[in-house]
Amino acid sequence: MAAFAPQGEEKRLVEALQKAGLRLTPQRLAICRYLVNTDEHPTAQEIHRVLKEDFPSLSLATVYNTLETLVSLGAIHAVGDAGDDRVHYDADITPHINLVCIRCHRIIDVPHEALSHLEEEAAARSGYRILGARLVYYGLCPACQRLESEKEKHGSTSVAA
Amino acid sequence: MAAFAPQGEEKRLVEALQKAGLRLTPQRLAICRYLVNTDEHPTAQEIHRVLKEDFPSLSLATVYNTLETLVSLGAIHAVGDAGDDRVHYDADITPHINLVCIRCHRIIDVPHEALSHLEEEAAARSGYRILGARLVYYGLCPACQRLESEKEKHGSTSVAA
DNA sequence: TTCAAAGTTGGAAACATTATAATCTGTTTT
DNA sequence: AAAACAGATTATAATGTTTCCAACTTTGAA
Repeated sequence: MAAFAPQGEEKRLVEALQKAGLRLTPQRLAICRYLVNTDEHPTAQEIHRVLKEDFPSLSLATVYNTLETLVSLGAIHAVGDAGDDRVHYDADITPHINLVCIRCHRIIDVPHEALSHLEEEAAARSGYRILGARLVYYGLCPACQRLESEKEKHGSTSVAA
Repeated sequence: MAAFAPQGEEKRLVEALQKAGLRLTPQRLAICRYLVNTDEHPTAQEIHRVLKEDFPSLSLATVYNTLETLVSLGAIHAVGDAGDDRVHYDADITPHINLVCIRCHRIIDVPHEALSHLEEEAAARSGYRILGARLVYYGLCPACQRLESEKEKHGSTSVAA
């Protein structure tokens, strides 16, 4: 979701840190760069694993701290319901849609322009200053719909844990 | 978010279990009832703590199992990015907006009709069968906006972890 | 150069969630 | 009605993520 204008995006994150009066340490810069150069929604652990190749001393705590900082600055989003149970991070804070399959947990991202005016309306009604948005639809992807109807033809429809 | 028509809502969850060929055990029924009778977004632990008063033998595992079952049936939603890092559950799967303050983590729920046609459009484009939706706006609530401008007047703007 | 503040590190601790094995319950089969 | 069986629940152990903490390092200012 995040790799349309990597340089500009990276700048955005870096500027967020600067504006807050925080230091631009190599660790923080590397984390920002990683976030804007991936289309995945990485977890703290993944970021740490990859960046450790360049920064062997990089601590997991630093990764968590930096992500938490970026989230509280509104520069990135924490996405906590991907289906596994880690927190994923998304550097794309423009309005877009996540389609989450309730069965296989796959996620598709869909950019969506129409969200902008909803945003303005919600801001006006609530007095919030809005910094980003995420619309999540839950449902069955085409493949899983097929599997569901298979099951109905046959016997039990159980989905128990 | 969930307490408009508790009886009907409870029926909806129970029917979802039935349709899937699952048993309507007292534990499952109690969990369904709890979910539809609260405006909060409870965690598994909270549900367990409360229901234990009536079902002293109720196991945490059963609560997790039942919630997972309901989620995979599409009857409720798992909300994983409330700011703390537990998974919260929401029995309201109609389109509505969550406004999340990035600073104090408070959440406001706002029903929103305009989401329905976005839903249809997304379904048509992607082939998903959509069962529910959640639009999350991230931003600063009025109180936190005030705090932010205080800080700008004074000295540092730091938000570090 | 010295000092204080900010940042990082590594490891320990906390905690939510999942997996496992045993037990229980209800239903169907004989 | 007894036996067999699948579905559920329970208690507990194991897993793995995230947070916490104290020590150490770096940076910037006096």
